[in-house]
Amino acid sequence: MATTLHKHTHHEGEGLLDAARLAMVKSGEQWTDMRQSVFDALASFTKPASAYDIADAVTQARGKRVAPNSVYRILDLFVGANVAMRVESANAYLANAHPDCLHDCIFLVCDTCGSATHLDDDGLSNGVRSAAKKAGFNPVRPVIEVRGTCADCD
Amino acid sequence: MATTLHKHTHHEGEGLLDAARLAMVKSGEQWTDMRQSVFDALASFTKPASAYDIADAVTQARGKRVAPNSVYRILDLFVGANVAMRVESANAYLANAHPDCLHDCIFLVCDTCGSATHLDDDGLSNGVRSAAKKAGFNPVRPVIEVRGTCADCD
DNA sequence: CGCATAATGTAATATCGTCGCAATGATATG
DNA sequence: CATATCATTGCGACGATATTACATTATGCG
Repeated sequence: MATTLHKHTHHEGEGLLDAARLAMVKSGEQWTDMRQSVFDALASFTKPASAYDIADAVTQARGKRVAPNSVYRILDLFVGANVAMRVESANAYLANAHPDCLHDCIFLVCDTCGSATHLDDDGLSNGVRSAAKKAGFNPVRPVIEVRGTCADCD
Repeated sequence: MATTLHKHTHHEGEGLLDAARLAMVKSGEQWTDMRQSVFDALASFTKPASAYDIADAVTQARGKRVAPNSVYRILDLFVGANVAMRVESANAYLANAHPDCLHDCIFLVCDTCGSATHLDDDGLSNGVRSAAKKAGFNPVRPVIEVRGTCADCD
């Protein structure tokens, strides 16, 4: 099967934060202290984090309780702005390392350590999209995740 | 992209039930009244059903309360025996119309009416599996679902 | 029968997600 | 500056999804 691999910049640290802020602003959303705290917390996890995990982390960081529903609201905005992604099979979220380009991400989720890496393979995701179309379905958001074990846990 | 489409029998009604029972037995599990009730309930839904939906349906059908955790237990067995599948992005389950053959299913889930159809495209799913392997990941269970709108809802 | 094992019942609890409305903060405009 | 307006956040309640531990009942088998 022919695939098209994609090259792009992955931001990290300060750069990642800037990229996230820019992406939010570009999509017409504000970048508030609260949102920055949520993003910081999200980015501080090495695995997909649940909204509750993030709420706890933000509560710690700010010294004042932040309720999960506030976090959900902000995560929804992040996902809408492509600043975060939701891992459906883990009910959890990941910071997006390249909010500037839009892909149907493929997540590889380790059932042993819980970590997740992501792949962008437009050939595959377009294949999924076109298979859906061929079936008379109008694809909006492909969810492509692979459960298994990562190299470290093998 | 080259794809390999697969042909196989889809069971329905009595035949579906028999196929499910056989698949369970073949994988060393019993086929009890309770399990049949759960399967009947599951198969009676036209959309992915939550464990709670099924618990309600079974409670109705048997005239005696059946708790969700009993349903979860049985659904787990069904999934293990390929008699049911879990739609991750919907937190719900579907009866498998062809328990006899093993595929990485692709679900097309309508965000409007909630219905889901499924596709088997081994070319695509193998593509996903091999992309995972190429990334040093050991794929066990690909989760390929597409959210969007079905032909009826367009 | 009597025993071992599998299946189911039951209650409690954990985890995930949403709702409505109040309070606060930012922005615009006279 | 005053205040009207709108976006953001706080807060509590609730609903939905999922798991655990342990008790009870059913089933298969000597």
